Amino acid sequence: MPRVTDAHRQARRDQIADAALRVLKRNGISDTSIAEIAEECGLSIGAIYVNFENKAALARYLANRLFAWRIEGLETLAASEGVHTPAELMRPLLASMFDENRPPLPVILQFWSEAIVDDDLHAVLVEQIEKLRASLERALRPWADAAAGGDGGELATRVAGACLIMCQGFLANRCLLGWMSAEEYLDAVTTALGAGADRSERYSAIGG
Amino acid sequence: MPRVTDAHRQARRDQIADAALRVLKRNGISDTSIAEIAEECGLSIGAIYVNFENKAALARYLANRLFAWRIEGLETLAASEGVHTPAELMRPLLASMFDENRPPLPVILQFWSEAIVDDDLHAVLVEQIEKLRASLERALRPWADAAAGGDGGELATRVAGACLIMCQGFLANRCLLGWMSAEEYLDAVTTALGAGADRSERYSAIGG
DNA sequence: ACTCCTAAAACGAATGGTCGTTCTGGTTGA
DNA sequence: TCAACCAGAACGACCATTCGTTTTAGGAGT
Repeated sequence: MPRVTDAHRQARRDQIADAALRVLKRNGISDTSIAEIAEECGLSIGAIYVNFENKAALARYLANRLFAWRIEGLETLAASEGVHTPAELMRPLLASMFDENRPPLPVILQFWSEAIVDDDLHAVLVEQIEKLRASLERALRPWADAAAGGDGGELATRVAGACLIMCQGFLANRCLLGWMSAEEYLDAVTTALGAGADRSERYSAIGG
Repeated sequence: MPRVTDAHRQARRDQIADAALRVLKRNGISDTSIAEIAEECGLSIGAIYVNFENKAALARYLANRLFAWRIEGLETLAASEGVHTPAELMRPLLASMFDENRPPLPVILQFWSEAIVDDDLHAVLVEQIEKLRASLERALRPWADAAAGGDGGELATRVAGACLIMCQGFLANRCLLGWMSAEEYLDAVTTALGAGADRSERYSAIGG
C-alpha cells in the first residue's frame, strides 16, 4: 500500500476542499468547475475523484466544514460561566462575519441557494444549522430561566431560533447590501421592537 | 411591421417571464435552460432571443418584477393614515411571504446568490431593495418622529434598514428551515431584545 | 540495506451530454 | 410587399465523469 492511508488521505481531502473554497469565493458555485479546482490545488482532475465521489459530495464536505467554524465559537461561549443575554450572544456571532480568516460569507449564501435544489446538501445544512441552534439555546438557558422566572426551556428554544434568523438576515444583507455594522443592527432592532416601540404604541392608529 | 409593436411585445415578454418564473421555481437558476423556458411558455428558443438579449437580461427583467409586488404592498401601507410601529409594518411584509400567489421565496434566494456573481443583476437587486427600504422608511416616519420626540428622520432610516434585514433573515429561514411563523418570529425577537432582555440584564456576568 | 512487488494514488485525454447563442428559412400582419 | 417575428436545427464551448496508463510508497524477501 502506498501513502499513509489515514493522515495522508485526510490531508488530500482538506487540500482539495481548501482550494475549492478559494475558487468558490471567486466564481460562485455553478461557475466553479472540477478542472479549476484541480488547477487551484495543484492536483489532477482524477485525484479529486479519488477523494470525492462527485462534485455534490465535495460540496457536502465543504458545507460541513463551513459550519464547524461557527459552532466551535458558540460552544466555548455556551460553556463559559455567567448569564448571557441574547444580545450578548449575538454580538460575537455577528462579529465573526467580519473575520477575514473565516470561510467567506458569499459562499454560505451560495450554499443556501444550492440547498434549495440539492436535497442531500439541504440535509447537511439542516443538520449543521440545527447544531448551531442547539448551542445557542444552551448558551441562552440561564438567561431564559431568569427571564421566565422558572423553567425557561421553551423560551430559550424560541429565542435561539429568532436570534439565528436575525443572524441569517444580517449575513444575507452583508453579502448583498452591507447596510450596517453588527452593533448598529442590534441597536436598531432593539429600538424597533424593544422599549421604544412599546412606548409609542399609544400613538398607533391600527393597534394590535 | 407585423404585430402591435407595443402591447404585443410586452405581452410576449411577460409570457416568457411568467414561464421562466415557473421553471425557476422547479429547477433553480442554474439548472434552468432556455430550452425549458421555451417549452414552458409554448414559444421557441428563437422567440426568447427576439425578446431578450440573453439569459442574464431575462434574469434582470425577472428580478425587477419580483420586487415590484412587495413594493406596491408597502407603498399602499405607507400611504395609509396613522402611526405604524415597526412591528405593525413588518407583519404584512412577513405575512406576504406565505401568499401562494406571490413570486415564490426560493426564487428570490436564488437571485440573491446569483447577484453575488453577476454584477448587473446585483445592481438591479440593490436598486429594488433600496426602493423597498425607502418605502418602509416613509411608512415609519410618523412613528419615528413620535419615538424620537422630534425629527425622527435618522431613526426611521436605521430602523427601516434593520426591519428589512430581519425580513431577509425570515425569508432565508423560511426557504431552508421553516422554523416559525411570522407572529412567533416577531414575538421572539421582541422578547430577545425588548423589555425582557432589559429586565434580566442585571443577572449578566459579562455586562455591557 | 537493497531490490522487487503490488496496490493504491495520481494523471489527463477521451467521452457523452448539455447549454447558450446564432442563423437560416418560413410566416404573418400592416 | 416586406420587415419583424418566430421556429428549431446547427454550432461551438464547456463540463462532470470515466478509464486506461503511469507513478509511487511501503512491505517482503534476501
